[in-house]
Amino acid sequence: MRYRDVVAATAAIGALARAGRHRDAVSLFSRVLADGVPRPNEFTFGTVLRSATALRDPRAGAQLHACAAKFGLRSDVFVGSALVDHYAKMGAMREAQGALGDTREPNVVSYTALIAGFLKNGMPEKALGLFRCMPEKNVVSWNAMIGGCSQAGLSEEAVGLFREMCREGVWPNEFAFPCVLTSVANTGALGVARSVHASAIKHLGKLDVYIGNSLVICYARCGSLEDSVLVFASMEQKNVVSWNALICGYAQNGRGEEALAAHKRMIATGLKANNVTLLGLLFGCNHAGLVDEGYSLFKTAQREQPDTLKPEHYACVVDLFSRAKRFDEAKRFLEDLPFEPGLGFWKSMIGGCLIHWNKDLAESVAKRIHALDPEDTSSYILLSNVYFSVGNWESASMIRRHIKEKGLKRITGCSWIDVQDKAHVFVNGDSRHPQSDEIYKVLEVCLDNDEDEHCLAV
DNA sequence: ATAGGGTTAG
Repeated sequence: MRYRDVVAATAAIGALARAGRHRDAVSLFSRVLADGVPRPNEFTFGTVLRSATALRDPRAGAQLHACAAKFGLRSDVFVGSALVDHYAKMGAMREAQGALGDTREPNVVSYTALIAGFLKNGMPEKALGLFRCMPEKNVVSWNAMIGGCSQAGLSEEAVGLFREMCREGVWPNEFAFPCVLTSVANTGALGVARSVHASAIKHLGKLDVYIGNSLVICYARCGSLEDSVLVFASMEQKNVVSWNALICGYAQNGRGEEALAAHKRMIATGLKANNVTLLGLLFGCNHAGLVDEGYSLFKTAQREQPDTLKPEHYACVVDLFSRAKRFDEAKRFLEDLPFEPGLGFWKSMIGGCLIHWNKDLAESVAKRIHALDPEDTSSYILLSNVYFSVGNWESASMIRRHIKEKGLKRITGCSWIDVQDKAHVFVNGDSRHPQSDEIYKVLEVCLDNDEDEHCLAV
Protein backbone atom coordinates (compact mmCIF):
# COMPACT_ATOMS: atom_id res chain seq x y z
CA MET A 1 0.00 0.00 0.00
CA ARG A 2 1.12 3.53 -0.75
CA TYR A 3 0.71 6.55 1.44
CA ARG A 4 -1.22 9.58 0.32
CA ASP A 5 1.41 12.04 1.45
CA VAL A 6 4.45 12.35 3.70
CA VAL A 7 2.31 13.18 6.74
CA ALA A 8 0.43 9.90 6.45
CA ALA A 9 3.63 7.92 5.92
CA THR A 10 5.34 9.55 8.91
CA ALA A 11 2.27 8.94 11.06
CA ALA A 12 2.33 5.26 10.14
CA ILE A 13 6.02 4.95 11.07
CA GLY A 14 5.38 6.82 14.31
CA ALA A 15 2.48 4.54 15.21
CA LEU A 16 4.72 1.47 14.83
CA ALA A 17 7.39 3.09 16.99
CA ARG A 18 4.87 3.94 19.72
CA ALA A 19 3.72 0.33 19.69
CA GLY A 20 7.33 -0.71 20.29
CA ARG A 21 7.60 -2.24 16.83
CA HIS A 22 10.82 -0.43 15.97
CA ARG A 23 12.08 -3.03 13.51
CA ASP A 24 8.86 -2.67 11.53
CA ALA A 25 9.14 1.12 11.70
CA VAL A 26 12.60 0.99 10.12
CA SER A 27 11.41 -1.46 7.44
CA LEU A 28 8.45 0.73 6.59
CA PHE A 29 10.77 3.69 6.20
CA SER A 30 12.97 1.71 3.80
CA ARG A 31 9.92 0.81 1.74
CA VAL A 32 8.74 4.39 1.53
CA LEU A 33 12.23 5.39 0.51
CA ALA A 34 12.38 2.70 -2.19
CA ASP A 35 9.03 3.79 -3.59
CA GLY A 36 10.32 7.31 -3.93
CA VAL A 37 6.83 8.58 -3.10
CA PRO A 38 6.14 10.30 -0.83
CA ARG A 39 9.46 11.97 -0.26
CA PRO A 40 10.53 11.79 3.43
CA ASN A 41 10.99 15.06 5.28
CA GLU A 42 12.68 16.09 8.57
CA PHE A 43 9.81 14.68 10.67
CA THR A 44 10.12 11.33 8.96
CA PHE A 45 13.85 11.16 9.69
CA GLY A 46 13.37 12.23 13.28
CA THR A 47 10.82 9.49 13.83
CA VAL A 48 12.73 6.65 12.22
CA LEU A 49 15.98 7.67 13.90
CA ARG A 50 14.28 7.23 17.25
CA SER A 51 13.47 3.68 16.29
CA ALA A 52 17.06 3.02 15.23
CA THR A 53 18.15 4.33 18.63
CA ALA A 54 15.65 2.14 20.47
CA LEU A 55 16.98 -0.84 18.52
CA ARG A 56 20.54 0.15 19.45
CA ASP A 57 21.38 -0.32 15.79
CA PRO A 58 24.39 1.82 14.83
CA ARG A 59 24.36 0.55 11.23
CA ALA A 60 20.80 1.72 10.70
CA GLY A 61 21.72 5.03 12.35
CA ALA A 62 24.71 5.62 10.08
CA GLN A 63 22.65 4.78 6.99
CA LEU A 64 19.90 7.16 8.05
CA HIS A 65 22.50 9.84 8.69
CA ALA A 66 23.90 9.49 5.17
CA CYS A 67 20.42 9.39 3.72
CA ALA A 68 19.32 12.54 5.56
CA ALA A 69 22.41 14.29 4.20
CA LYS A 70 21.44 13.25 0.66
CA PHE A 71 18.01 14.76 1.16
CA GLY A 72 19.56 18.00 2.39
CA LEU A 73 18.10 17.57 5.87
CA ARG A 74 21.28 17.06 7.85
CA SER A 75 21.34 20.57 9.31
CA ASP A 76 17.71 20.53 10.41
CA VAL A 77 17.41 20.85 14.17
CA PHE A 78 15.01 17.90 14.58
CA VAL A 79 17.16 15.57 12.50
CA GLY A 80 20.24 16.96 14.25
CA SER A 81 19.00 16.32 17.78
CA ALA A 82 17.83 12.84 16.84
CA LEU A 83 21.30 12.14 15.42
CA VAL A 84 23.09 13.55 18.48
CA ASP A 85 20.91 11.44 20.73
CA HIS A 86 21.41 8.35 18.59
CA TYR A 87 25.21 8.59 18.50
CA ALA A 88 25.39 9.53 22.18
CA LYS A 89 23.36 6.48 23.14
CA MET A 90 25.58 4.28 20.95
CA GLY A 91 28.61 5.64 22.79
CA ALA A 92 29.96 7.35 19.63
CA MET A 93 30.66 10.74 21.17
CA ARG A 94 32.81 12.08 18.31
CA GLU A 95 29.96 11.49 15.88
CA ALA A 96 27.48 12.99 18.35
CA GLN A 97 29.58 16.14 18.59
CA GLY A 98 29.86 16.19 14.84
CA ALA A 99 26.11 15.96 14.45
CA LEU A 100 25.66 18.91 16.80
CA GLY A 101 28.24 20.86 14.80
CA ASP A 102 26.32 20.15 11.57
CA THR A 103 23.09 21.46 13.04
CA ARG A 104 22.25 24.94 11.78
CA GLU A 105 20.43 26.19 14.86
CA PRO A 106 21.02 23.77 17.72
CA ASN A 107 18.58 24.20 20.61
CA VAL A 108 18.25 23.06 24.25
CA VAL A 109 17.35 19.58 23.11
CA SER A 110 20.47 19.18 20.99
CA TYR A 111 22.73 20.30 23.84
CA THR A 112 20.93 18.23 26.43
CA ALA A 113 21.24 15.07 24.34
CA LEU A 114 24.99 15.66 24.03
CA ILE A 115 25.39 16.37 27.75
CA ALA A 116 23.54 13.19 28.67
CA GLY A 117 25.84 11.33 26.29
CA PHE A 118 29.00 12.75 27.86
CA LEU A 119 27.82 11.70 31.29
CA LYS A 120 26.83 8.24 30.18
CA ASN A 121 30.19 7.72 28.51
CA GLY A 122 32.44 8.69 31.39
CA MET A 123 33.18 12.30 30.43
CA PRO A 124 31.61 14.31 33.25
CA GLU A 125 33.98 17.28 32.86
CA LYS A 126 32.97 17.73 29.24
CA ALA A 127 29.31 17.50 30.23
CA LEU A 128 29.71 20.10 32.94
CA GLY A 129 31.70 22.39 30.64
CA LEU A 130 28.97 22.29 28.01
CA PHE A 131 26.26 22.68 30.61
CA ARG A 132 27.89 25.81 32.00
CA CYS A 133 28.12 27.49 28.61
CA MET A 134 24.98 26.33 26.83
CA PRO A 135 22.84 29.25 25.68
CA GLU A 136 19.63 28.19 27.38
CA LYS A 137 18.75 25.67 30.09
CA ASN A 138 15.45 24.16 31.10
CA VAL A 139 14.34 21.65 33.72
CA VAL A 140 15.21 18.73 31.42
CA SER A 141 18.80 19.88 31.01
CA TRP A 142 19.11 20.16 34.79
CA ASN A 143 17.65 16.70 35.20
CA ALA A 144 20.05 15.30 32.63
CA MET A 145 22.98 16.71 34.63
CA ILE A 146 21.64 15.54 37.98
CA GLY A 147 20.69 12.10 36.71
CA GLY A 148 23.94 11.67 34.80
CA CYS A 149 26.10 12.59 37.80
CA SER A 150 24.04 10.31 39.96
CA GLN A 151 24.53 7.40 37.54
CA ALA A 152 28.24 8.14 37.27
CA GLY A 153 28.59 7.91 41.04
CA LEU A 154 29.22 11.66 41.42
CA SER A 155 26.83 11.88 44.33
CA GLU A 156 27.97 15.14 45.86
CA GLU A 157 27.88 16.85 42.46
CA ALA A 158 24.35 15.58 41.83
CA VAL A 159 23.09 16.89 45.18
CA GLY A 160 24.90 20.18 44.63
CA LEU A 161 23.34 20.62 41.19
CA PHE A 162 19.91 19.91 42.58
CA ARG A 163 20.37 22.62 45.18
CA GLU A 164 21.68 25.01 42.57
CA MET A 165 18.69 24.35 40.32
CA CYS A 166 16.29 25.18 43.14
CA ARG A 167 18.28 28.31 43.98
CA GLU A 168 18.04 29.48 40.39
CA GLY A 169 14.28 29.28 40.64
CA VAL A 170 13.83 26.29 38.30
CA TRP A 171 10.87 24.32 39.60
CA PRO A 172 11.89 20.63 39.88
CA ASN A 173 9.53 18.08 38.35
CA GLU A 174 9.06 14.41 39.20
CA PHE A 175 12.08 13.30 37.16
CA ALA A 176 14.65 15.07 39.30
CA PHE A 177 13.88 13.46 42.65
CA PRO A 178 14.69 9.79 42.02
CA CYS A 179 18.16 10.82 40.80
CA VAL A 180 18.98 13.17 43.60
CA LEU A 181 17.64 10.70 46.18
CA THR A 182 19.85 7.95 44.82
CA SER A 183 22.81 10.25 45.29
CA VAL A 184 21.73 11.19 48.79
CA ALA A 185 21.43 7.48 49.55
CA ASN A 186 25.03 7.03 48.48
CA THR A 187 26.27 9.78 50.77
CA GLY A 188 24.13 8.49 53.63
CA ALA A 189 23.20 11.93 54.92
CA LEU A 190 19.88 11.54 56.71
CA GLY A 191 19.35 15.26 57.17
CA VAL A 192 19.71 15.85 53.43
CA ALA A 193 17.31 12.98 52.74
CA ARG A 194 14.70 14.63 54.93
CA SER A 195 15.09 18.00 53.28
CA VAL A 196 14.86 16.56 49.76
CA HIS A 197 11.77 14.64 50.85
CA ALA A 198 10.23 17.87 52.11
CA SER A 199 11.19 19.60 48.89
CA ALA A 200 9.43 16.90 46.84
CA ILE A 201 6.22 17.42 48.80
CA LYS A 202 6.51 21.16 48.44
CA HIS A 203 7.11 21.09 44.69
CA LEU A 204 4.89 18.19 43.64
CA GLY A 205 2.31 17.57 46.33
CA LYS A 206 1.71 13.93 45.46
CA LEU A 207 4.69 11.63 45.04
CA ASP A 208 4.70 9.01 42.29
CA VAL A 209 5.91 5.43 42.62
CA TYR A 210 9.43 6.22 41.37
CA ILE A 211 9.92 8.86 44.04
CA GLY A 212 8.35 6.68 46.73
CA ASN A 213 10.70 3.83 45.84
CA SER A 214 13.71 6.14 45.91
CA LEU A 215 12.69 7.47 49.32
CA VAL A 216 12.29 3.96 50.74
CA ILE A 217 15.79 2.97 49.70
CA CYS A 218 17.28 6.36 50.56
CA TYR A 219 16.02 6.34 54.15
CA ALA A 220 17.12 2.75 54.61
CA ARG A 221 20.62 3.54 53.35
CA CYS A 222 20.78 6.61 55.59
CA GLY A 223 20.10 4.34 58.55
CA SER A 224 16.51 5.27 59.25
CA LEU A 225 14.51 2.11 58.74
CA GLU A 226 11.63 3.80 60.54
CA ASP A 227 11.27 6.50 57.89
CA SER A 228 11.80 3.96 55.14
CA VAL A 229 8.96 1.75 56.38
CA LEU A 230 6.76 4.79 56.94
CA VAL A 231 7.17 5.93 53.34
CA PHE A 232 6.57 2.41 52.07
CA ALA A 233 3.34 2.14 54.06
CA SER A 234 2.12 5.48 52.78
CA MET A 235 2.57 4.61 49.10
CA GLU A 236 -0.67 4.20 47.17
CA GLN A 237 0.97 2.41 44.27
CA LYS A 238 3.54 -0.30 44.92
CA ASN A 239 5.42 -2.33 42.36
CA VAL A 240 8.17 -4.97 42.52
CA VAL A 241 10.78 -2.27 42.91
CA SER A 242 8.98 -0.91 45.98
CA TRP A 243 8.99 -4.31 47.64
CA ASN A 244 12.59 -4.89 46.65
CA ALA A 245 13.53 -1.55 48.17
CA LEU A 246 11.87 -2.53 51.44
CA ILE A 247 13.40 -6.02 51.48
CA CYS A 248 16.87 -4.74 50.66
CA GLY A 249 16.53 -2.07 53.33
CA TYR A 250 15.82 -4.71 55.94
CA ALA A 251 18.66 -6.82 54.61
CA GLN A 252 21.20 -3.98 54.75
CA ASN A 253 20.27 -3.26 58.32
CA GLY A 254 20.71 -6.86 59.43
CA ARG A 255 17.00 -7.58 59.79
CA GLY A 256 16.80 -10.90 57.97
CA GLU A 257 13.58 -12.08 59.60
CA GLU A 258 11.75 -8.92 58.59
CA ALA A 259 13.05 -9.22 55.05
CA LEU A 260 11.63 -12.73 54.85
CA ALA A 261 8.32 -11.58 56.29
CA ALA A 262 8.12 -8.75 53.74
CA HIS A 263 8.75 -11.28 50.99
CA LYS A 264 5.78 -13.35 52.18
CA ARG A 265 3.55 -10.28 52.18
CA MET A 266 4.78 -9.38 48.72
CA ILE A 267 3.86 -12.81 47.33
CA ALA A 268 0.45 -12.51 49.01
CA THR A 269 -0.31 -9.37 46.99
CA GLY A 270 0.18 -11.39 43.82
CA LEU A 271 3.55 -9.92 42.81
CA LYS A 272 6.33 -12.20 41.63
CA ALA A 273 9.80 -11.96 43.07
CA ASN A 274 12.56 -11.16 40.60
CA ASN A 275 16.34 -11.48 40.67
CA VAL A 276 16.82 -8.39 42.81
CA THR A 277 14.28 -9.63 45.36
CA LEU A 278 16.15 -12.89 45.68
CA LEU A 279 19.46 -11.13 46.02
CA GLY A 280 18.10 -8.91 48.79
CA LEU A 281 16.69 -11.92 50.60
CA LEU A 282 19.92 -13.89 50.34
CA PHE A 283 21.88 -10.88 51.50
CA GLY A 284 19.53 -10.48 54.45
CA CYS A 285 19.80 -14.15 55.39
CA ASN A 286 23.55 -13.85 55.13
CA HIS A 287 23.82 -11.09 57.64
CA ALA A 288 21.32 -12.59 60.04
CA GLY A 289 22.84 -16.08 59.93
CA LEU A 290 19.67 -17.61 58.47
CA VAL A 291 21.57 -20.23 56.50
CA ASP A 292 18.89 -22.82 55.91
CA GLU A 293 16.23 -20.26 55.10
CA GLY A 294 18.51 -18.62 52.56
CA TYR A 295 19.54 -21.87 50.92
CA SER A 296 15.96 -23.03 50.72
CA LEU A 297 14.97 -19.78 48.98
CA PHE A 298 17.77 -20.35 46.50
CA LYS A 299 16.66 -23.90 45.78
CA THR A 300 13.06 -22.82 45.32
CA ALA A 301 14.17 -20.20 42.82
CA GLN A 302 16.32 -22.78 41.05
CA ARG A 303 13.26 -24.95 40.67
CA GLU A 304 10.63 -22.35 39.89
CA GLN A 305 12.37 -19.52 38.07
CA PRO A 306 15.84 -20.67 37.01
CA ASP A 307 16.14 -17.81 34.50
CA THR A 308 16.40 -15.25 37.28
CA LEU A 309 19.51 -16.83 38.78
CA LYS A 310 22.78 -15.05 38.09
CA PRO A 311 26.34 -15.60 39.35
CA GLU A 312 25.67 -13.07 42.13
CA HIS A 313 23.04 -15.34 43.63
CA TYR A 314 25.38 -18.29 43.63
CA ALA A 315 28.04 -16.09 45.24
CA CYS A 316 25.62 -15.22 48.04
CA VAL A 317 25.08 -18.90 48.76
CA VAL A 318 28.83 -19.50 49.02
CA ASP A 319 28.99 -16.57 51.40
CA LEU A 320 26.07 -17.95 53.36
CA PHE A 321 27.77 -21.30 53.95
CA SER A 322 31.27 -20.06 54.60
CA ARG A 323 30.19 -17.37 57.05
CA ALA A 324 28.32 -20.07 58.95
CA LYS A 325 31.48 -22.21 59.05
CA ARG A 326 29.82 -24.80 56.83
CA PHE A 327 32.85 -25.09 54.58
CA ASP A 328 32.10 -28.56 53.26
CA GLU A 329 28.78 -27.45 51.88
CA ALA A 330 30.38 -24.33 50.45
CA LYS A 331 33.01 -26.42 48.67
CA ARG A 332 30.48 -28.89 47.35
CA PHE A 333 28.33 -26.02 46.11
CA LEU A 334 31.32 -24.44 44.38
CA GLU A 335 32.20 -27.69 42.64
CA ASP A 336 28.67 -28.08 41.30
CA LEU A 337 28.41 -24.57 39.87
CA PRO A 338 27.00 -24.51 36.33
CA PHE A 339 29.76 -22.05 35.34
CA GLU A 340 33.38 -21.24 36.16
CA PRO A 341 33.56 -19.43 39.49
CA GLY A 342 35.19 -16.02 39.26
CA LEU A 343 37.56 -14.52 41.82
CA GLY A 344 34.71 -13.24 43.96
CA PHE A 345 33.59 -16.75 44.80
CA TRP A 346 36.93 -17.74 46.23
CA LYS A 347 37.28 -14.45 48.08
CA SER A 348 33.98 -15.19 49.71
CA MET A 349 35.51 -18.40 50.99
CA ILE A 350 38.58 -16.67 52.41
CA GLY A 351 36.26 -14.19 54.08
CA GLY A 352 34.60 -17.08 55.87
CA CYS A 353 38.02 -18.57 56.74
CA LEU A 354 38.97 -15.27 58.35
CA ILE A 355 35.88 -15.21 60.53
CA HIS A 356 36.43 -18.79 61.64
CA TRP A 357 40.23 -18.80 61.72
CA ASN A 358 40.55 -21.59 59.21
CA LYS A 359 44.15 -21.25 58.14
CA ASP A 360 44.50 -24.42 56.05
CA LEU A 361 41.50 -23.78 53.87
CA ALA A 362 42.48 -20.12 53.47
CA GLU A 363 45.89 -21.18 52.17
CA SER A 364 44.50 -23.55 49.58
CA VAL A 365 41.89 -21.08 48.41
CA ALA A 366 44.51 -18.31 48.17
CA LYS A 367 46.53 -20.59 45.89
CA ARG A 368 43.58 -20.94 43.56
CA ILE A 369 43.02 -17.18 43.51
CA HIS A 370 46.64 -16.41 42.72
CA ALA A 371 46.59 -18.98 39.95
CA LEU A 372 43.75 -16.98 38.41
CA ASP A 373 45.20 -13.55 39.20
CA PRO A 374 48.64 -13.18 40.78
CA GLU A 375 48.04 -9.45 41.23
CA ASP A 376 44.98 -9.76 43.42
CA THR A 377 45.84 -7.76 46.52
CA SER A 378 42.72 -8.19 48.58
CA SER A 379 43.14 -11.94 48.84
CA TYR A 380 46.75 -11.49 50.06
CA ILE A 381 45.46 -9.12 52.70
CA LEU A 382 42.71 -11.50 53.73
CA LEU A 383 45.18 -14.36 53.95
CA SER A 384 47.60 -12.36 56.06
CA ASN A 385 44.71 -11.45 58.34
CA VAL A 386 43.93 -15.12 58.76
CA TYR A 387 47.58 -15.64 59.80
CA PHE A 388 47.29 -12.76 62.24
CA SER A 389 44.13 -14.19 63.69
CA VAL A 390 45.72 -17.54 64.44
CA GLY A 391 48.85 -15.87 65.82
CA ASN A 392 51.17 -16.77 62.96
CA TRP A 393 52.95 -13.41 62.86
CA GLU A 394 55.81 -14.54 60.66
CA SER A 395 53.66 -15.70 57.77
CA ALA A 396 51.51 -12.64 58.12
CA SER A 397 54.36 -10.17 57.87
CA MET A 398 55.92 -12.20 55.07
CA ILE A 399 52.84 -11.65 52.99
CA ARG A 400 52.79 -7.95 53.81
CA ARG A 401 56.41 -7.73 52.66
CA HIS A 402 55.51 -9.62 49.50
CA ILE A 403 52.74 -7.10 48.74
CA LYS A 404 55.13 -4.20 49.23
CA GLU A 405 57.87 -5.74 47.12
CA LYS A 406 55.57 -6.51 44.24
CA GLY A 407 54.30 -2.95 44.46
CA LEU A 408 50.72 -4.16 44.56
CA LYS A 409 48.17 -1.46 45.04
CA ARG A 410 45.45 -1.94 47.52
CA ILE A 411 42.13 -0.24 47.65
CA THR A 412 41.59 1.32 51.03
CA GLY A 413 38.20 0.92 52.55
CA CYS A 414 36.83 3.88 54.42
CA SER A 415 34.02 4.68 56.77
CA TRP A 416 32.31 7.87 57.66
CA ILE A 417 29.87 9.39 60.05
CA ASP A 418 27.49 12.20 59.52
CA VAL A 419 27.51 15.06 61.99
CA GLN A 420 25.07 17.85 61.29
CA ASP A 421 24.96 17.20 57.56
CA LYS A 422 28.71 17.08 57.21
CA ALA A 423 30.33 13.75 56.40
CA HIS A 424 33.57 12.94 58.25
CA VAL A 425 35.54 10.29 56.39
CA PHE A 426 38.10 7.99 58.00
CA VAL A 427 40.48 5.31 56.85
CA ASN A 428 42.46 2.94 59.03
CA GLY A 429 45.06 4.67 61.19
CA ASP A 430 43.96 8.06 59.92
CA SER A 431 45.17 11.17 61.72
CA ARG A 432 44.21 13.86 59.24
CA HIS A 433 40.98 14.89 60.89
CA PRO A 434 41.31 18.27 62.68
CA GLN A 435 39.92 16.73 65.88
CA SER A 436 41.97 13.59 65.51
CA ASP A 437 43.44 13.62 69.05
CA GLU A 438 40.08 13.86 70.72
CA ILE A 439 38.61 11.18 68.48
CA TYR A 440 41.36 8.72 69.40
CA LYS A 441 40.91 9.44 73.11
CA VAL A 442 37.22 8.60 72.86
CA LEU A 443 38.07 5.52 70.80
CA GLU A 444 40.48 4.32 73.50
CA VAL A 445 37.78 4.57 76.12
CA CYS A 446 35.47 2.53 73.90
CA LEU A 447 38.12 -0.11 73.20
CA ASP A 448 39.00 -0.46 76.90
CA ASN A 449 35.44 -1.46 77.60
CA ASP A 450 35.55 -4.00 74.90
CA GLU A 451 38.77 -5.89 75.30
CA ASP A 452 37.37 -9.28 74.36
CA GLU A 453 36.72 -8.15 70.82
CA HIS A 454 39.30 -9.14 68.28
CA CYS A 455 40.75 -6.18 66.57
CA LEU A 456 41.96 -7.05 63.11
CA ALA A 457 44.74 -5.01 61.69
CA VAL A 458 44.01 -4.36 58.03
C1' DA B 1 3.76 13.71 12.33
C1' DT B 2 9.19 14.81 15.22
C1' DA B 3 13.27 15.55 20.04
C1' DG B 4 16.47 15.50 25.47
C1' DG B 5 15.76 13.64 31.74
C1' DG B 6 13.60 8.88 36.53
C1' DT B 7 13.55 4.03 41.07
C1' DT B 8 15.75 -1.51 43.44
C1' DA B 9 21.71 -5.34 45.37
C1' DG B 10 27.21 -5.82 45.74
